Amino acid sequence: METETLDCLSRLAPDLMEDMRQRAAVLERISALQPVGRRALSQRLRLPEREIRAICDRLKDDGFLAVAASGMTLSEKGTAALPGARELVHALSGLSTLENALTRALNVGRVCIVPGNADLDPEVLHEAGRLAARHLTALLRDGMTLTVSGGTSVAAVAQAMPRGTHRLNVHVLPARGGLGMALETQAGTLAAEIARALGGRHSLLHVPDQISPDALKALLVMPEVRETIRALHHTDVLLYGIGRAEVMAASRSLPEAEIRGILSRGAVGEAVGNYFGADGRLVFQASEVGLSGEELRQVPHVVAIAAGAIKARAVIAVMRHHHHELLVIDEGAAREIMKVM
Amino acid sequence: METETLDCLSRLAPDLMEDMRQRAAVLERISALQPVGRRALSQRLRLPEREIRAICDRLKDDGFLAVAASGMTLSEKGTAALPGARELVHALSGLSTLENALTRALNVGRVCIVPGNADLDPEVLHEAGRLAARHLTALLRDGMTLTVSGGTSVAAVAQAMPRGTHRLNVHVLPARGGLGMALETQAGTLAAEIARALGGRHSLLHVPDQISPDALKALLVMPEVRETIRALHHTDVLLYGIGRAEVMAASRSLPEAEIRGILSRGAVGEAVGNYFGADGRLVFQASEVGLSGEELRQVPHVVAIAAGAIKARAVIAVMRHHHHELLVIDEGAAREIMKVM
DNA sequence: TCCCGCTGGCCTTATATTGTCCCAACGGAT
DNA sequence: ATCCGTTGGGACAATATAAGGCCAGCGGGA
Repeated sequence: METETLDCLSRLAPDLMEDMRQRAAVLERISALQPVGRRALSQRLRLPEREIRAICDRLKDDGFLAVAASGMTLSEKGTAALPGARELVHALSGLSTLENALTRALNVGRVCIVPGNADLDPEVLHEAGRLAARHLTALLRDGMTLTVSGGTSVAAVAQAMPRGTHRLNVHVLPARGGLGMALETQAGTLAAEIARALGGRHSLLHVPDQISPDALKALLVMPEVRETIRALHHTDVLLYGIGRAEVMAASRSLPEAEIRGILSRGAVGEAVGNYFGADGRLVFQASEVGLSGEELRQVPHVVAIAAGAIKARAVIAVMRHHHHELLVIDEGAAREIMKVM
Repeated sequence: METETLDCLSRLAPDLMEDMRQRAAVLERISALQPVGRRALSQRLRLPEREIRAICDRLKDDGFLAVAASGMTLSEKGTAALPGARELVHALSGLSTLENALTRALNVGRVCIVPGNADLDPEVLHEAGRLAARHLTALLRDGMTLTVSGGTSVAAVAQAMPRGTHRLNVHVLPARGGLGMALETQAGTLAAEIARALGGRHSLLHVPDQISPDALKALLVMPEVRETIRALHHTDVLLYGIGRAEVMAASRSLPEAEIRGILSRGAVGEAVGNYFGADGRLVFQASEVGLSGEELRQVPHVVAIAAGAIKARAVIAVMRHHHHELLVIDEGAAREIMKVM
């Protein structure tokens, strides 16, 4: 859907196109949350319930919606109209233009932008997760090795992973052993969750970042650990969330002095325990085990996810270090990136 | 403006797109009739005056309209948005699709369709005239010879001809002398009017269709007549209206027997005094003087105009005889042509 | 110059939309 | 079986919007 026609329409009748965007957005949201009711929709779309009701009545009359006691569902006709609606809401929010600009500016294979700002609306992160999950499954092939990081962003992807639709024999690995965070956002937990959703298998890597050389040596002789590390180096697809250096450094239980050291060397972005400066230079890596900063450059398919305007500089830093096939961010991050670049 | 996006929008929200179409149509109409008021607009667009008023208020708020005591005018912004509005109303009425279909079906260089049906609304003919006039001036170059037929369609073109905007040294000729109709729709009158509008010169051809061989011979030795006929054969651009055979035959003062003869030979369409069968075969020509049916094939640029569903079969007949660069018809004719072909 | 017809603006009334609250019913979890 | 949360639908008042008619002012034609 080219943007020129829509621009013309928006200039001629901004009010009508705004209505149009809302209608398309409602349809899109219903498809993502079905079966769903007016109240839930009004929360997600930040619109008065009455307005949602009016729009839904309209969509219902037009035959796009099937209503049940449990909520509203897309009818067959609605499903058919969905792709168009998706493109529409995207283009009308100006996100297509943003995506193109960022694809060039960041030298990424493809940038996908989700509407909203995760800093203000936690739901946006989930939507980003849904989108990343869709693209990820499209990328995966039978027999591939998928490596994932920890963090809330990847957790959102795991949660949104389509469950058992088509079983894929995928081997899912954690990018590192890191035990610094809550269990439900650790890489190992997420690897297991994603593997279960896909119908594949997973391995774990119980190697803390802060580990004595002796202990490390002892762990490395264990067959499962060696096997997992070996598999890591044959990663086909890598999925990670991008973090802010200061936040990530603080959340890993590093000595205060070391944190200051990392930051004083200009670290702004983090990915898989590696810290990058604003120019994309690798300035620190948290552990010897797992994918090193240099190895990130070797992975065939790199998918990154980040949400929130606050992560803009971190995203830029990581993008500059190595090439990404896909970057999923939210509108807040996207606009901020455009602003500071 | 590609039609796919608009189709998608129309499917998703037909009501909004209808509003959009109306708004664009109002803008377009104002540009054609400016300065103009609500009442005139409501007549032309067949909408309640109050609705026109609402739309205009909206357009005014958006800065597309400049209001004066003498009526509404397009502002600079409005003029800038006009091309888009034009394409829009065209595409949303499905006329673009129709044009493409007819261009192929009739093997014409280009088909232009004006909304409405001249059979029901005389204003449509004027609009067709305006459109043809625009395209005609775009076709003309300094020093060219333009030949025109008579009839109400060409009269509408003459009336809508932009007056004295850029003076063109064009020589305008009547396609034949024909004295069968009212003065103001005779070819000579129209040639004069168009020449005056363009700032060129014109010649006349006072040779009645029904003339005795002796009288004809006498006329043909007159220098002005010979000179005009010579110029006719160097026509660069030919503009004519397409007529229905039965109507045209009756309006020219032909003997009753001859009329029946022409029609019995299957004549359905007429152009410049030549009668064509449904298959495009030339079945009769009214006069020895002027452009013969065969000569029509030699003219570099042929522009035809016809309005009204009732002329559908006549248009098809003429189109089949020789190639046209441009055909301007109204929506009524266009849809009827599609139906009967 | 004057007058007629046209224009946009304004005021009043009718209608549609919106905001708010409630309700009966269904589903899922306990 | 029962309870809780959520669903769509309905009712109704407040408000915004649309419709209709009237009027003053300006411009073109006589």
